[in-house]
Amino acid sequence: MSERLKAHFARHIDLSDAEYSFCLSLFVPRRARKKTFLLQEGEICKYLIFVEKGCLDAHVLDDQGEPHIVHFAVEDWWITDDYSYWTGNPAKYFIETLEDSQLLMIDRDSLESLFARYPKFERYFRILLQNHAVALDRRIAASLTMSAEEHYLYLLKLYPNITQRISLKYISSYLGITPESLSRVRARLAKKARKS
Amino acid sequence: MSERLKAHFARHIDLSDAEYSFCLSLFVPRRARKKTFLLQEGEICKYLIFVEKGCLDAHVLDDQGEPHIVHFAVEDWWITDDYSYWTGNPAKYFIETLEDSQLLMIDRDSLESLFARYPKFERYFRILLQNHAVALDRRIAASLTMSAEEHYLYLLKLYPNITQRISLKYISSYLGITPESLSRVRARLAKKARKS
DNA sequence: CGGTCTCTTGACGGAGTTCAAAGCTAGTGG
DNA sequence: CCACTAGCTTTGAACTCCGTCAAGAGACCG
Repeated sequence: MSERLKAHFARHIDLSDAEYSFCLSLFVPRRARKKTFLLQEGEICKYLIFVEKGCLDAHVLDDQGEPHIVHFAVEDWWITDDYSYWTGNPAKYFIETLEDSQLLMIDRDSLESLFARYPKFERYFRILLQNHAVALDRRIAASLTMSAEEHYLYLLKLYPNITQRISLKYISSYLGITPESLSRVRARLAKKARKS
Repeated sequence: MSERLKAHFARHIDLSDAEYSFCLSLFVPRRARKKTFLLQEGEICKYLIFVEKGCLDAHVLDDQGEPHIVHFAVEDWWITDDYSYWTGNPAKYFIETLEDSQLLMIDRDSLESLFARYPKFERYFRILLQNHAVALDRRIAASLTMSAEEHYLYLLKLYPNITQRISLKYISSYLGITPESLSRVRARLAKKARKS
């Protein structure tokens, strides 16, 4: 069980069965139906979440109460409210399932005890954070340099099947445009494709 | 010397003089005049840079060759091309001094040997990356939810004196708008301030 | 089937861009 | 130390892309 998580650790650190089973004992498994909130704004974000199956989003509400999606997470991804989880302050984000999902969650105390017992996990999470920072950096650069159309194509390249899993409403929110604009972008692209 | 760096480490980990002097021996000090490029797109980013004095930016060029600033770094900040530094692939960013600056730089091999000798530094850099991720996350949320005016005010709150150090041209680039738009935003805000 | 939600399409409006010009500032060299 | 120049900032006018509002078609679920 939970082979996905073990495989993910194995990408960056060597792990014995004993180390992994200790590690796994610190995680809380959870199943959640589609449209379940795992975190609401203002709560303390207790868990770092690994997605074994399913799909989640993290979003923030603007002044008018409109949601804006900051992250998606599918199989093999981690998701949390970084700010709240690492500092213990109230969360800015909502975290919600977009599909029926199967998750493994770990709280900070457990994570710290994992680091204390097997320092190699500190290495794994440092590398994870490195990759996370790189991805966020890319995202900022993309939003600064790309038009809506380019940005959409960039997203498709990163997550080829995303339109089959996630509705355009959510994708447009992630891109920072309205569903109508995304629809028009797609219509324009389809027209171009037909011509060539 | 280099008290700033030591103080910065001390925020998160306890450090003996011996540990710090070993650590410091791994850093390369450098002074650079204003408008010096420390990294160009396509190069491998060799160094993680700590700013002792001065001010730097990291920017990316779009299709039309226009620069877009992704990061600023002033005293006590770290700056690098995360992607290139951690993966060894060619950089996407240019890193440039905006003022005469005094820097401490460390390459990856040295950083790894630091981690190997004193694992507490791995902890420091994990925390650093956590904070970095939080800041990037916030930045993405800001760009999704805020108008140009709100975004500018948000930046001013984060870096109160930034307009005294960094020209509006660079600030507008960071915000993802043109210098003309920023100028108009400021004119509007000044008008509001006069009325109240 | 009905109702809700998603996606599309059209008309209009507004925030921000582009282009151009003029005043201002700061860095450079004589 | 002053004068000159290049770059920065501001302002105006026309334009463009995207957002808003509204309506309708299609898909999914109970």
